[in-house]
Amino acid sequence: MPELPEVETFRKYLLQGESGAPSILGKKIDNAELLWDGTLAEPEPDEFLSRIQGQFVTGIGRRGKNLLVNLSRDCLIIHLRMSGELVVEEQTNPLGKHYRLILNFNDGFRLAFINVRKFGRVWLTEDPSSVIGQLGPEPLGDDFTPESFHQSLQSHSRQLKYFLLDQKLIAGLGNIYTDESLYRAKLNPARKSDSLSVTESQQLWESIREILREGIQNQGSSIDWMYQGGDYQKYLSVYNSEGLPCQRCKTPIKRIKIAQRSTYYCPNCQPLPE
DNA sequence: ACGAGCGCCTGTCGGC
DNA sequence: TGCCGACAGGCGCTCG
Repeated sequence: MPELPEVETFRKYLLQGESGAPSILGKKIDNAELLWDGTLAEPEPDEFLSRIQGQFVTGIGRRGKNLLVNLSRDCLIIHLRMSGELVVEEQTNPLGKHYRLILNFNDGFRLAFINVRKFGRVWLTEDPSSVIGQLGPEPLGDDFTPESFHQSLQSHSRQLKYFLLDQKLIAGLGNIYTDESLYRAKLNPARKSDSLSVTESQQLWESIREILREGIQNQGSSIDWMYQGGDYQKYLSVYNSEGLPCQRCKTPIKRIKIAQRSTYYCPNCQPLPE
């Protein structure tokens, strides 16, 4: 599910808390409960449960779509994949059907990792780079510049959709924000990355950063937009808008498949140059 | 190097 | 109402 803005929203939620849910910063982990073994990428369940016990939460970070919960000794890395959620709540609350991992803190609260489709993964490691070391640049980071991005685009001959979804080339974009960024930059998702001019690369660079920043802003007021199946579409321009008029030119939005993913674009604003 | 196809899982929705 | 296929925000693998 979540792409960079949603993971960032969860990061802030864990760090700052929110209506009834306290920050988990500084809390001590009494114990953990593993409710579905497949949740753990590493280490083995026995080692995980014994090792995490007694550690303190010393920081909450994010790299791409990975959430980094820094502990006194290890780093707990959480990837929510398609349907993961995180909730901080009192330990007396009943467990939901899709709860997969729980960290019980020594103050009566817990962190629950909820994951309907079981794609999400958790790592407990002393060396985060072994998990996230291959990721591409952080799109909102300082080292992601128009120049470096153009250079990267030029060094591959990939369809833009494929390029932007590849976490080794840029970290944090998923199916929604990829389409939204390409729409704003008026670039066809099937364009080859090495066909972009300097100006087009710059436009895409700006669009990606704007779209992600706006996404982060909007999550602040609608953390559960995706889980409530609700009104998130009011923030999006093309995703899931097949047949609806383009906001710029009224041409019906098209849906095609690229990378086995639904891909939405305006055939008029985002033409494929021959 | 690139991209298609598939598997991993569960749930929802629309058509018949 | 029930059944059945399509689809879902991710990603790793194989194969041509």
